[in-house]
Amino acid sequence: MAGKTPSPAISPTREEDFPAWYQEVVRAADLAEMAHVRGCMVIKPWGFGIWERLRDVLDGEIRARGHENVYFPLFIPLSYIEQEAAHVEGFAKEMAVVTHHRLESRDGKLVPAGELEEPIVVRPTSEAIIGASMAQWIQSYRDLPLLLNQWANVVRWEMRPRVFLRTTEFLWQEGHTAHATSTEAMAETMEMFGVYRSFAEDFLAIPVVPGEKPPSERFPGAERSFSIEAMMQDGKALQAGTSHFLGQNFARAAGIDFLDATGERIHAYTTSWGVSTRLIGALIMTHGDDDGLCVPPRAAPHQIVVVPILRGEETDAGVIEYARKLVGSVGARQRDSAGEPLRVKLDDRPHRAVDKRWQWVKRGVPVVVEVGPRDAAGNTVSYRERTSAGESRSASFDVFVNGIGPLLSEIQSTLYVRARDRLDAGIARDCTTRAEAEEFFASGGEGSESRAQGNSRGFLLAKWCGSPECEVAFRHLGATIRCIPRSPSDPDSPHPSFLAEGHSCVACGCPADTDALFAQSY
RNA sequence: CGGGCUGUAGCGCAGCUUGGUUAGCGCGCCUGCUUUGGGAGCAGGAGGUCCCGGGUUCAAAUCCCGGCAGCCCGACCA
Repeated sequence: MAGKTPSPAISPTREEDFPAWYQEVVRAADLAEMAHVRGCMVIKPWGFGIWERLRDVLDGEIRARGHENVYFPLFIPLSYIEQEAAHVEGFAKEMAVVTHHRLESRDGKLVPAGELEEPIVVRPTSEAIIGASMAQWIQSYRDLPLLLNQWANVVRWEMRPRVFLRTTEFLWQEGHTAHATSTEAMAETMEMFGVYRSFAEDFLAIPVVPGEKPPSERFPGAERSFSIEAMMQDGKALQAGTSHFLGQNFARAAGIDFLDATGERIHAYTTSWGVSTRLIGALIMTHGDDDGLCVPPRAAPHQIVVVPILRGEETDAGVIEYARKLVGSVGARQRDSAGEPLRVKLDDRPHRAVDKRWQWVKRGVPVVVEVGPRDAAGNTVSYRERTSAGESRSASFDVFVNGIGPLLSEIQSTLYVRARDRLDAGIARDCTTRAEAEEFFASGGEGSESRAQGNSRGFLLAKWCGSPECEVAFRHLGATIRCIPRSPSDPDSPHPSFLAEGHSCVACGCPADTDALFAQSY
């Protein structure tokens, strides 16, 4: 094997079969596995560690804006769901329903007994039940705004589960707020929309297109829905977060009213917004490579793993001591760009050093350090950056310790820039006719294999007249409008970075000035 | 919920057409030796209700019937 380029850890490669590659990364990186319950997953320590990082940081952002965490029940009375017509319509098909509260043994089998008078649904989202409480809690304009958030599991009975991307049960954060005016509620919607955008880009290093959902893609019951759309390495879009302006729809349905300063009784304006464990799927498909996952340093449970090279000799004790000293120096004294202590782990398990290192590479740890007798003797450190497949580097102990913070920042930035370049290169803006657009989507990815795997060629940014007919003009090719790019500071203005060429609708040729992002999606 | 396919060791598979010793192979796992700083080698070993239930047969992983589960492709979705 010496002297030869090692084969990638993940088989098949991204190029060969992207969906299979994805599943293999989930396995090889020890993130999660499908449970023995249909559509559900077991999130393993490494995968959950990433979720915890993400959760902790985002929770900080949410709290910093005045929201308070709460917890509402998993079960929702059916009658609550029935209150908002569009909401019912949107979620009815994927609802898990509890109809019994007891099991009885018959012929050695347990069968449901004790039928409930009113079936209970397992929450697919919590607008209905939180709205019911808001209606009780809010009496006066002085009770507003009410800013709530909860971290919870939800259940949506999906037809085609895919680990992290679409599972029957998933974890998320759902914010629910109530406001006195439409303007305020809209400002809240945009505020959290902005939080998601910068969270995705700065923390997860996933560049996104921020925009508004077209009518058909709106959250059931929302007046306006906004999403951040990320581009996966196969060119497909992934909705990575949503923020909804619900207007007075849910307030009307749930009776969330208040008396304003003039004594007039009016419906509150509500919002909701969320991101889910799907973000881990986005992370995999954005930063993963043919050697496995690649976790941005800010999201990594361990940013640095130190692997002592043990040889079963008398030098071992010294090597371990040296490794401990390194871990202590990095973990106790160094800070990342956000001022947090660095997360460093000593891997002293009794496996071969190369095997351990390889395992951490597949898991995507940003920096893996190997220290052996030579390093201990020379007061040096050997390390590899996950983002550069090249050779191991060497530095003196002090230089490494003092430079590791900046190095992690650099890796974070490298990942972002790579993804940003891919996104920029993957957006076509020059299709102005239906034929050109159809050619774009029909051509699929580069190469026949890629096409066979259903790889998309990317995003098409084109003008749209706004008609429902034109919205679905490319549905037969798997592409729909993912969003209408919007300026994060103004929901009614186009995003200056995402403008399409031309002045006529790509589907019908009518005059059009709306920029729509068409893409195949997850 | 329609169409196609598959259930054999932790994972990935062969065997099934044409029933017949102890059901194999790769990876992983365990032990030993040799190795070790670019993803080990050799030798030995553990691990299986062949998805479940019934039927045919002297004999079923293999044939038949009925279940169940999963995957892929569509319609739906964070």
